[in-house]
Amino acid sequence: MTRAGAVINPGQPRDQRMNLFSDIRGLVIASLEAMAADGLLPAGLDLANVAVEPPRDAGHGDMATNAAMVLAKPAGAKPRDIAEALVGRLAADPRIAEAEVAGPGFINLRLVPGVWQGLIAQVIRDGAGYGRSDMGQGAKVNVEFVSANPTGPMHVGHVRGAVFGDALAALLDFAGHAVTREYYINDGGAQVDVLARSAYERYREANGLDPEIREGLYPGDYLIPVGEALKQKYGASLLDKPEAEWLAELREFATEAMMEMIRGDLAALGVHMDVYSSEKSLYGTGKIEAAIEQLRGMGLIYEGVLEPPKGKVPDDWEPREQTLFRSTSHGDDVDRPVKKSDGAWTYFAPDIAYHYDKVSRGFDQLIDVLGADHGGYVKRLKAVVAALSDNRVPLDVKLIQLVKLFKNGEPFKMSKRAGTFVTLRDVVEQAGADVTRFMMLTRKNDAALDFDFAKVLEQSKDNPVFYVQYAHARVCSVIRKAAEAGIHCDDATLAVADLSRLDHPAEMELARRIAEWPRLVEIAARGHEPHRVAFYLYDLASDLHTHWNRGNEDTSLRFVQEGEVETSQAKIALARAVAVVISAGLGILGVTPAEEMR
RNA sequence: GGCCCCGUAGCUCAGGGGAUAGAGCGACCGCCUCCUAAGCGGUAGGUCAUAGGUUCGAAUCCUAUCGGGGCCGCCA
Repeated sequence: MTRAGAVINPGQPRDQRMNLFSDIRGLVIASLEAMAADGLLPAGLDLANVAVEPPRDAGHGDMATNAAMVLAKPAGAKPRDIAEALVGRLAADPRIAEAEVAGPGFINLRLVPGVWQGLIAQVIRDGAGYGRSDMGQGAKVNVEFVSANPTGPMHVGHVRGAVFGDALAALLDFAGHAVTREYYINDGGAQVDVLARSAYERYREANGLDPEIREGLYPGDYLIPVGEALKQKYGASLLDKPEAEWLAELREFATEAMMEMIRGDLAALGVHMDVYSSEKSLYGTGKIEAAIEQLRGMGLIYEGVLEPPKGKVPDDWEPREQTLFRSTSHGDDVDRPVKKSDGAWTYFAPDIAYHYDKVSRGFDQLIDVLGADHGGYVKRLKAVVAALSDNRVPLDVKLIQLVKLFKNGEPFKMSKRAGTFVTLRDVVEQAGADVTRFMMLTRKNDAALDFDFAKVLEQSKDNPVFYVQYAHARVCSVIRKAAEAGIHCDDATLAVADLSRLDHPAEMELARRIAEWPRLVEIAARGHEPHRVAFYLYDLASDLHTHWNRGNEDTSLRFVQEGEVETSQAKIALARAVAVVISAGLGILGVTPAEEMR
């Protein structure tokens, strides 16, 4: 038996993605099919639920499969019997060092060291591409996020949605989707009229008059430069004109100025949209009418009167006939008005047109990232997309819970009047884009998140961003040190290092975590859950730190081995593989992998 | 009243059909003549809100209840 000494699978075809878990699952499936061919299992069993996963307890081995338990019932056999037969087949594979039945019918697998060594070489060869998946098969996915009203700078409340959407988009891209990042500009409603009037007052101010920032107008200083710009453009010519003469022009001007600012805010966070869609452009162009007509053609638009809401009925409730969308036919609780009683469109109408537009552009999947306060809107949006795509395009709405701000453990509320209004710029300038982005992803999207400025700036293991970056920096430090000692450790050299020297259980443990990366990517992408990447990176960093400290007691585990170039290179290759994965993961989150900590 | 989300260690949260439920913080005890101790190890701490149900197996799925938050009118 020489298999323990051989590095298995040092090179894979370029177009084949490295994923040890799916490789071994493939082996399990092939073995089961062979058993079926031999009459040991019934033919045509559904193998979809057969999983190969990392065991909860590392003591159980490298991987575990539930095959025997899943198939026992449909096969009409005892789990134990299936497992015993399967174990025999699996053990015959050169990658398997040990296969045994355990617990209620699990099969625990231990892989030969050569598999892990081959993995490390492959990770270094793949570099930033390691973990990429073909799962999405190039499906066109539209991720709509941020979509803040163009009436002012972005504030902290928007940051989480921006980071989440951007990371989700990157994750889906990494998992093989063709992703479009899109921003829906709410420039069609009454709020942009308010913006225009507010800008007008600043325009008057620029002309030396006292601005009248009445209740209900936007008082922010950020409109002062807009007023100046308006003076540049119009001089004093609008000063005595009635609103009707300047409103439309100023709306356009101010909205464009706000969008310019918002694009800058997003850029400061490292977010870049592919498409900006305008709500206003849906009005007066027949697009809303076309979308409504489409629905009408399906019998989903009608004139009717809604029941008053149950429970607390509003004082001024009167039953009125309106134009309604029959969203109940696609899972909503009540039908929704698309026209007000005065004949104007409701806010919902352009949204119908917008989603129709997205469907028409040929996307295979739509994702809307919305604030949690839009929860009541989800069903009608899904109904729209289901109806307008004939159930072909799934819409997933990700609701982002609020961010609670803290300063030194003390919560504080944002208030424009109290001067505690925190903009995105404030956060990025104080905390930095990297820290902000990572922190925003350390919680599931549907859980509220505490953001404490003091903690976020802390450079210690209590700060997960720092902790992960430190792990990456440590590896970089090792490579620098090794290079100074004359050890070649560029990737090309490491990829062909004699990795059979990597055989310590502790080293195999690190490799095992690295092997989980492609699997993690697929799970996170499938669930639209970028936070899983952040948690995985934390675990990987923790493993690296643990291994590092093992070198304190057992010097043979240090990455750089004095006077032993080849052994050092093998160990550095392992460290490098960790750095490659951290770098790739941080790349998805939009965080820079630090090369050194200062 | 209806709908959505949440309830897991003292605190903040992962885990979302599988084996003895995890991490960080806080507490306590340890580890630097050594690649960054900005780090690591260990101890203590849980009726996974409650009650039923489905399943070979439930923190995980279903139902009900309790508790917390959000949403529910021609506002966007």
